[in-house]
Amino acid sequence: MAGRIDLRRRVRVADARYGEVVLAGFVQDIRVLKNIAFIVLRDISGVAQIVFKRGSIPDELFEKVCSIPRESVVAVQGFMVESSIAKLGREVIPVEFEVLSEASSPIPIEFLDSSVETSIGRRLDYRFLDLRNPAVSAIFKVQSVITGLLHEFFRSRGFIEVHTPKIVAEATESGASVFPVDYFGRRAYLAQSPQFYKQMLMASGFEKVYEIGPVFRAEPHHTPRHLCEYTSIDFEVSYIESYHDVMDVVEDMIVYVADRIGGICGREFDILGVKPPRIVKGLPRITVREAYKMVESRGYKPTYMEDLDTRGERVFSKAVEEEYGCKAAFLIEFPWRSESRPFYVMRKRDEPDWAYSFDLIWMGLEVTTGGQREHRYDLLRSQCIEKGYNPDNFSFYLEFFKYGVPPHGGSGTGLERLTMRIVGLDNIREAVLLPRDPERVKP
RNA sequence: GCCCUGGUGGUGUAGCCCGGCCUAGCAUCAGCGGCUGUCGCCCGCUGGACGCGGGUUCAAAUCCCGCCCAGGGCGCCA
Repeated sequence: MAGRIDLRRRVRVADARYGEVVLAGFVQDIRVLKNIAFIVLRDISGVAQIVFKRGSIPDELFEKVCSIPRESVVAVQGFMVESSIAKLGREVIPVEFEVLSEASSPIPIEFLDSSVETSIGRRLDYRFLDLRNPAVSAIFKVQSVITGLLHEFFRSRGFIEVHTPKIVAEATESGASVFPVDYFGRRAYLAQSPQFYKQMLMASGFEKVYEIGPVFRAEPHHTPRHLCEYTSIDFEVSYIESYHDVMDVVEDMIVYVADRIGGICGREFDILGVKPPRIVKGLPRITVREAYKMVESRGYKPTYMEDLDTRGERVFSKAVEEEYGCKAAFLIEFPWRSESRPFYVMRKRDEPDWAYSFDLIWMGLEVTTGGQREHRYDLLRSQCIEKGYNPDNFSFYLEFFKYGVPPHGGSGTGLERLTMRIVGLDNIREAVLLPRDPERVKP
């Protein structure tokens, strides 16, 4: 056992076949008996057991193996054999063994023992270690498949993927706070939504665009569903008849992901101990006015002509589940005057107090917001004024509507919120590698 | 922005209400020893902690004040 192991011959544990193999990974556990020792080696794909028998390897190596700190990185070359004794059903008989990087001990967080659950704060401080936990990395494997499926979905439907600026001159849409940045001595902001640019591209005749990218919100929310930086799944489509056409896209998109994710990520769902989501086409579309009644009949008093608040949304979700047997539903027709509805939404033709706007509520969580946009210049301008803004501040945006723009609409979905619902998380910070919240900007 | 809760070994907790019985318990972890097959290994021994500063008191992990840090709820939102 003196040779170097050629790492180019390495295979992942899950791909290893019987016969000669090279594996490399972290030492998850070492169990030492008098004349036999076991190393459980973990890589991104799974775990394998290596058996060291005193006598069949040099004593010096045996002693060395016994003293390797947990979580060190090692490589082994040997033979994968079937084993009726090993619970994994197979194990590696080593020929060569190498420590590639020794870990210090103790490890600052405990991440593999389910009896000792490290708090989220400390886990995030040591996120690079936390992510070694298969139940944590599984979330991101699923998320990667989600975004892959989303790209597949949009492309198959003729959407053009775009990348809009993240440094912008003006604060977009509503009053949502923005992060100022110093742009060569001028004030600029981090984009809190690709909204205006998506709409610009409708004016450019792109017809269907989508973007999956970061957005920034400088709001000091202290909740398990808010981040100051998150990934937004945005799309915009032209030539719609109504905002129902937009909801159709959202619904198809969610169903596309939900239908496929379980089949692709079976192992990850097993590790996470949850069932893949079941979302079927035909989600109820319930007006806010109906929702007021639904929650009121369940003892919750809504504020009329306002959006449902957090508790209201939860009661609503429960009502939807009871009455429709659905975990998700569209909430439609929002009060125009509500602060959270921006000036660019199209108002209802016969009832201008209501807007062609929708939210997708999935088990009490607002996952998506969207609607039909007002594309008629004069109306858009007057709505801007009515909402209390100075149209001069939005001149670059209003320009888009002066030279012909198709009727259009679109929506934005929070990738992390979607991930939460798909893999069953109750804190959004579990759904992002390195969360940014009002208290945390590192690591 | 407002409102709660909490900071005890590397990690997670018990103790705090009702100060002394705390030389601070347990689990995990780490170190040593034992066991030809472990697999949430097991058994024995050993190691390690009261966020910081001030106050009250004969006596403070425990009560009071300030600070720092961390969680959570609300508004709001994807």
